[in-house]
Amino acid sequence: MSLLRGKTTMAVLASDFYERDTRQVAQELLGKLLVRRTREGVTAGRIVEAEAYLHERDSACHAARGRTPSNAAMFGPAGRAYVYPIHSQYCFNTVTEQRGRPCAVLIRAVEPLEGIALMQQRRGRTWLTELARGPARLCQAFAIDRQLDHWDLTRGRRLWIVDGIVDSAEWTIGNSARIGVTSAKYLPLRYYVVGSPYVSGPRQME
DNA sequence: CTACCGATTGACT
DNA sequence: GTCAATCGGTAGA
Repeated sequence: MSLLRGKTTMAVLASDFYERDTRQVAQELLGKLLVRRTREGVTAGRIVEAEAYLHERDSACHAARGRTPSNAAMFGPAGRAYVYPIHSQYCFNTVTEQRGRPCAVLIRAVEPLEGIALMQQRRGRTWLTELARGPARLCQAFAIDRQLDHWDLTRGRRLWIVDGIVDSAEWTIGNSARIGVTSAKYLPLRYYVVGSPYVSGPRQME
C-alpha cells in the first residue's frame, strides 16, 4: 500500500458504468484500476488493453451461438465478471449492456502498480512487462479463476474496478482488430493505450 | 461416449 | 517469425 495510498476502495465503478454500449465501456475501462484482494494480499494495476465482444453480428462472441452453462454470465446482469477457461488458462471479462443483450469486454492487459511481489510470485517471472500482459497472464497475476465467474464487480470485494486513481494524463487510445480470434477477425474492437509497454500483441505503429 | 477446437502462452528457428 | 502443449466445453454419433 504505497503508490495508491489506500485509494483502492474509492470510486468503485457501479453498474450504470457497465450498462452502456460495449465499445464505449471498453474504451473507458482504459486507465481504470483493476483491484484484487485475497488472503495473500492486494494486487492492483491500470488497465491498458481491452476488447469488445458484441451481442450482434459478432461471431467471435461466445454468446453468438446461444446460452450454455459455460457462458451464462454474459447473459446475466452487467457489472459481473465472465471468466472462462481456454488452453488450460483463464480470461477475464466484464459483462456489459444487458436488456437481453449478452456482451462483454475482455481485459487483455494491466500495468502492475501494487502487489508486484505477489504477482511475481504467482507468475514465476520478475519483469513487470511479463506479469499481466495478455489475458491469461493477467489472470495468473491476479489469481482470477472460474470461482470468480459471475462475481459482482460493483461491491468492492475480492475483485473490482476503480475510477479516478490515475491522473487524466493524456494518452492516445489505439484501435485494431482483436487478437487471437478466428472469426469476425476484421472487426476493429480492440482498444489499447498507445505506447504502453504493458500492452500485449504485435508491436504498435505510432 | 468420442472428436474437435480455441478470446493462449512459452519455447524455439 | 513458427509451433506444440494442453484440457474444458461443445457438438455429434
